[in-house]
Amino acid sequence: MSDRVVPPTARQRRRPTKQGVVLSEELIVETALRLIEEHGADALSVRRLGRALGADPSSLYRYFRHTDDLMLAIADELIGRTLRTWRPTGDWRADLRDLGLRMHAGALAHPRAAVLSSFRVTGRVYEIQAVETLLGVLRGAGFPDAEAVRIYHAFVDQALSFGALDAAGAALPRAAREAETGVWRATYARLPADTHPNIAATAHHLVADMRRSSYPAALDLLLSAAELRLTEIRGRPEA
Amino acid sequence: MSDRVVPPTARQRRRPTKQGVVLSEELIVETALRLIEEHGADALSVRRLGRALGADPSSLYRYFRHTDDLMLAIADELIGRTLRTWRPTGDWRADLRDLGLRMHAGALAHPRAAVLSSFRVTGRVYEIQAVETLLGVLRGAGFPDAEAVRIYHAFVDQALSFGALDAAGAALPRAAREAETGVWRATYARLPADTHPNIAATAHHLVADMRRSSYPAALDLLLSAAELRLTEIRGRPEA
DNA sequence: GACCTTATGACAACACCGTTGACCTGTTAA
DNA sequence: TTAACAGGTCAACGGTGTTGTCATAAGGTC
Repeated sequence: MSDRVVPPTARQRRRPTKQGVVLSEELIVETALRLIEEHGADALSVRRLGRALGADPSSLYRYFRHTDDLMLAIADELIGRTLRTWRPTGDWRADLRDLGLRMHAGALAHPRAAVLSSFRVTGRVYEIQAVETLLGVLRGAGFPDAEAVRIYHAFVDQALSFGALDAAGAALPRAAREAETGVWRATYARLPADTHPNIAATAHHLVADMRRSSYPAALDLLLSAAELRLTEIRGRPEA
Repeated sequence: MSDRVVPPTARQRRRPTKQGVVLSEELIVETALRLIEEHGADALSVRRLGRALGADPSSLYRYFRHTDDLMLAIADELIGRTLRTWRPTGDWRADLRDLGLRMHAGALAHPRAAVLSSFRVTGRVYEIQAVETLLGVLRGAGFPDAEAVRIYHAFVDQALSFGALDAAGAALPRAAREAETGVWRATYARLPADTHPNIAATAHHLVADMRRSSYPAALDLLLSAAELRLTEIRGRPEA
């Protein structure tokens, strides 16, 4: 049944569904994104999406081979949206920080899509654009090529992987998510000092810190280390 | 139905299943891990697990409230296996580096389970042990409590999220994985210098670097930044 | 405007999934 | 010996993704 999907360009006859909706790849992706945003990540199922569109679930298989296909289409749309409004200022550290936070926020806004797409290399236009821009920022800052690539790689993977990590947490059913934050309060904060001295001493900090994403802190650490490298390099340019 | 699960310590009557298997929390977790590694993450379902154990699926609900509980138990087992052979040397930076690399390697050794469990807080014994140990290393190094927690959080999340990221890549079907590494060679390395100067200038480095995990580099960056913080703190102890 | 082709939506079915309430039975303690 | 009950089993519910088949409206052609 893999010949069921017709490439979007070749699509010509658009018959409205029983409920009068004219389907299209774009409409499906948009509706899916809206569904995720409004009713949580697990609201996205072929059947629910069909219902939301006013179409039979099986109709969607005329546009996407399977749900994974749909997820990738959604992810692609997300990359575009993240990059579309970003503009470099010339301050490499501020630029990288801004971009990192945007990528992370983009992932959190659409957790399911982020989780599925974070580890894929698409080789598509937006991704290429991002690589070029990022490398430009780093080389412009004065990092030698090998170092720029090394830091680019770490930076991107950090943004993607933290994005996915936090997105996965956000995509958890509400009950499970609340249970997790409760664990720090109910379990860790109550461990006695004689058996777990370090946890007991920092319990207050743990409860406060662990409910937040560690990405901003990790990002700042990475940028600090990069800046340190840069000053070392400038000190001995031929090293 | 929440009183269905009996705490492991209170469990005493162990009746064998129809097929003669004596169930236990450990046996279930072990079997689940085996199932995941052998047949992929999707192979883990209550019904399949029941079949693999030689027990009715509903029996598992005597041991775990729901599938999520089971996932947490699996995650904790993985943490335990990682930690079991680790011994601190007293050099905080070397210790953290070693531990980070171990966690990463552990994730790669059980890619599917890692992907499923990396973002969960289990509140179980092994996890607690890990938290206590890590905080001990950082506080012992001289980080004040708030700073120790901040760095602990970033360190752990980075190890887990990069672990999951690389594990997800490793869990990809072989064809897809090869296609991805090919993209760097076939697409990026061939971009002309006039439209993509930064990629063209670093293409050689990109092809070499992007096929490797960026975790070791990211880890070293994080540790460098932490060390920098430590010298700053020592410079002005009351800051 | 009628006709033919065919793209595309609808339907029904399949094989799964997690979870639960009711039941039954072997083990254990008294 | 017996009574309690932990723990395994059964059957069912409402969900899921996916597919084989069918019907029909759109589009091109005359």
